[in-house]
Amino acid sequence: MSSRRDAIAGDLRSQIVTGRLKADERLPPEPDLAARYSVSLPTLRSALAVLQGEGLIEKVHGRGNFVRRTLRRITYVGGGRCPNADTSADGALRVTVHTAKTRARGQLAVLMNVPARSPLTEFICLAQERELPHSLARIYVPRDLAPAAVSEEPTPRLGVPVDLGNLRPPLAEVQEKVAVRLPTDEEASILRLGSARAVLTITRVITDTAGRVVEAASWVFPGDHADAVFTTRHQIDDKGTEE
Amino acid sequence: MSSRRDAIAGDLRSQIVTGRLKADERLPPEPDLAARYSVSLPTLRSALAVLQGEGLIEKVHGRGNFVRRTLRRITYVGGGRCPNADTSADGALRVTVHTAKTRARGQLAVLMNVPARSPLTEFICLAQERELPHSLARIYVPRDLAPAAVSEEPTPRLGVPVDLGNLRPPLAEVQEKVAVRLPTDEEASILRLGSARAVLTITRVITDTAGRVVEAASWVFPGDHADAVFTTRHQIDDKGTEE
DNA sequence: GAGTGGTCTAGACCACGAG
DNA sequence: TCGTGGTCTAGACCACTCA
Repeated sequence: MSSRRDAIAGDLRSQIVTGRLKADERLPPEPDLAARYSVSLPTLRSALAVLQGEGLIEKVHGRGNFVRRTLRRITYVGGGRCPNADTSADGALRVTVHTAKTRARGQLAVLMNVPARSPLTEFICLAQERELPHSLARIYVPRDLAPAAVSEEPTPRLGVPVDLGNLRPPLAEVQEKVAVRLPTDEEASILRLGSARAVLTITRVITDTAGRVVEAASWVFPGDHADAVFTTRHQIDDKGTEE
Repeated sequence: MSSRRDAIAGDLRSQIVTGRLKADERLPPEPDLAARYSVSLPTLRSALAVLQGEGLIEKVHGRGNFVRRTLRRITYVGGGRCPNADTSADGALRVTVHTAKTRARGQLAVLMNVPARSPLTEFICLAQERELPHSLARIYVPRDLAPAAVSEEPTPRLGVPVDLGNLRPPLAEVQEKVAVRLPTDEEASILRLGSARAVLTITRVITDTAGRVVEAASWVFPGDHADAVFTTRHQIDDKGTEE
């Protein structure tokens, strides 16, 4: 036995996944839908809320309810060996970077293991894929390591303003922490998520062999179409024992 | 300007986080709360739905609304070098393991890179921490590698029924994929999550040097208090070039 | 059976977006 | 200004839990 809400949500869901309702299409007005399913408006709206929670529709106040375009999955590749944090790149990714001078404080100072008020450079990167929001990154680098200009980027990338390959001393450790949480109101509006849809966050701290943190960065991805992949290779020496 | 729903949710939220409403405490009946805030019952219920979405309260049909105990964060440590997948262990973790013989099919056969109907052993692990659900794991191992008995586990652990250290040929690669999704109805009830609260899933595939998949496993954690940490160390050889 | 939350209704009024 | 979704109400009835 299923509630009317679930029955309606199920019917609309099947129409969306089978393509009978196409991407970006506007649904009929809520009163019309309520009449079609012979339910009251609040009941119909609760069914739409289910679909919104599943990321299938987007509600836009004053305009209507729209079928969400199925977004390509975003894959974050961990390990930090290669400097591109993001691999959905095929040229369609447009990254807007805001650079600012700031100083370490609070949690950030702890993360970077520097005293409060240490000079840092902050990069805020908003990535868009065909006008749709893709991801958000905040990157912090000690100011003396920050490149003078980032505008020269031939292929806009998410993150890594520091040239890790030529770092002196060389980098030693990359630590990445993955977590799930609800977006802040700002993140929800930038990423066009309902405030109840979880985001996937990755906090990356890169340390050089001297123990200095050369980058602390955090990415925020829409949880419903983002993955992170981490691959660990175990080298074996001559004697067959693990390194 | 904020809606009454948000105002009520904000008030109750502050009561919960400040401890004025204690963990496991039952909230007053919904009609009483509605009267206290001078709103209708549906409005009050929508405020409670917000808190439920944030994981602050648990609604139990027929019994009441309860303040959720703040759960310790679960940390999944990636890399697979040390065989324990889970590190919240301090003895309070109780793991129930169900073992079954099965055969590869569909997506699982692809993941393990074996023909369909290959014999596998399946381990289903439900972990609980002080009677509260903690995590769920499904682990698949080629049947010839599965240990004869898992009942001898001195410290119950999440996963790794295979003795990775003594594997012949030795293991070569661990790949871990992190994703966020809504729980299935079964997962939601086992983990006592609302069906709208996201879960953090980790799919781990371990391959030996011969290219054989020796384990495919997936963990499901409550998204609101689980993390995954991956650490990559970059070894440097004598000449100072990266390995 | 008493008390609780779950679902649903019919209708009012407000806020936003576009022409 | 008009059409849209957003919020809210007062009340009915159902389903679950527990004594």
